Amino acid sequence: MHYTRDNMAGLLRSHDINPTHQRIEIAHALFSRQEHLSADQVMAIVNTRHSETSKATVYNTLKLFLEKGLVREVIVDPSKVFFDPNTDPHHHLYEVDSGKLSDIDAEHIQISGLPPLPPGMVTEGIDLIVRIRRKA
Amino acid sequence: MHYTRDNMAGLLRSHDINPTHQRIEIAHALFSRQEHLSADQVMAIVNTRHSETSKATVYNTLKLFLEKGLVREVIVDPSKVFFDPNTDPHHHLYEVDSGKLSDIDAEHIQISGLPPLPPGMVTEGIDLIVRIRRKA
DNA sequence: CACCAATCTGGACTTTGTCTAATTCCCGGA
DNA sequence: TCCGGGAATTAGACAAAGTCCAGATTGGTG
Ligand SMILES: [Mn+2]
Ligand SMILES: [Mn+2]
Ligand SMILES: [Zn+2]
Ligand SMILES: [Zn+2]
Repeated sequence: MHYTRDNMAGLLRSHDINPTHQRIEIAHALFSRQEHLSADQVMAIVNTRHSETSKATVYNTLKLFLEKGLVREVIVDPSKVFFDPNTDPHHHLYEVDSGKLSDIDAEHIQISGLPPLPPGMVTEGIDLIVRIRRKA
Repeated sequence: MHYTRDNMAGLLRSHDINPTHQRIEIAHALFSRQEHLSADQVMAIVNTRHSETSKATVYNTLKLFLEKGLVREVIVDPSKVFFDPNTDPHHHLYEVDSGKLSDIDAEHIQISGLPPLPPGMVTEGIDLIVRIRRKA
């Protein structure tokens, strides 16, 4: 499966998002690459040829995608949020020096011994981040 | 064990940190509470009585503590970093609505199935964050 | 007491993200 | 084709977290 701009409209509609030019471009930036991108990076990609999409729209759209469950947020870097087109349960490997972020399939990972949740609370998600760096 | 200002000088020295008034106050803010605090919160605590410590010093000092391994950084909130006086291996429970952050003892947690590291890389740490919220 | 390296400081600056009021877009009906 | 109007987009002001720097302060040592 690879993601063309033409695919994007359907994908957006299937997530209850009205497909507009800007939304299609932003979705395409994320899904065609299948990479973790910051808002800034999305902004740069979408405006390479000629300026097309404002900063406000990039932020609004990424937040909308998030709410609609089309993308996921990854919080590993204290200075910026990454947006992840992969919404399957999975974890992350973070190379702290380069900032490179890659996926760890959740399938083989087993986490046990978690304490019971406080009453009336539900789990929204479990984030596992393996921080690595080049050997000294 | 409870942490008084008098204790702090020794604690700092044992981490190769020259104990100054400001550093003692900042360490005391973190260790006497044993809580996860943002730079802003540290700033507020340290300057309650009368303004004593500048923003630059708070940030510089927290970074110094981090480098010297006296505290640990917790990245769960996209808008600010928390500093953690607990450097024992442990994980975190994050209440997304209230922003409340609490520790999960690492002792009983078991994580298995992690993929092998890329060659020449070492693990700097494994962060497990359980995000919870009030049931709908 | 004077010296001086280490530390601290105010404030300018940067970056990431938010907000708002005004404009533009686009679809559906006449 | 020509509206009308709600949805979407926009520029730019604003806010919050964090960084940086040049100058002032401090406090231990001779
Ligand atoms: Mn284009
Ligand atoms: Mn005081
Ligand atoms: Zn991912
Ligand atoms: Zn903790």
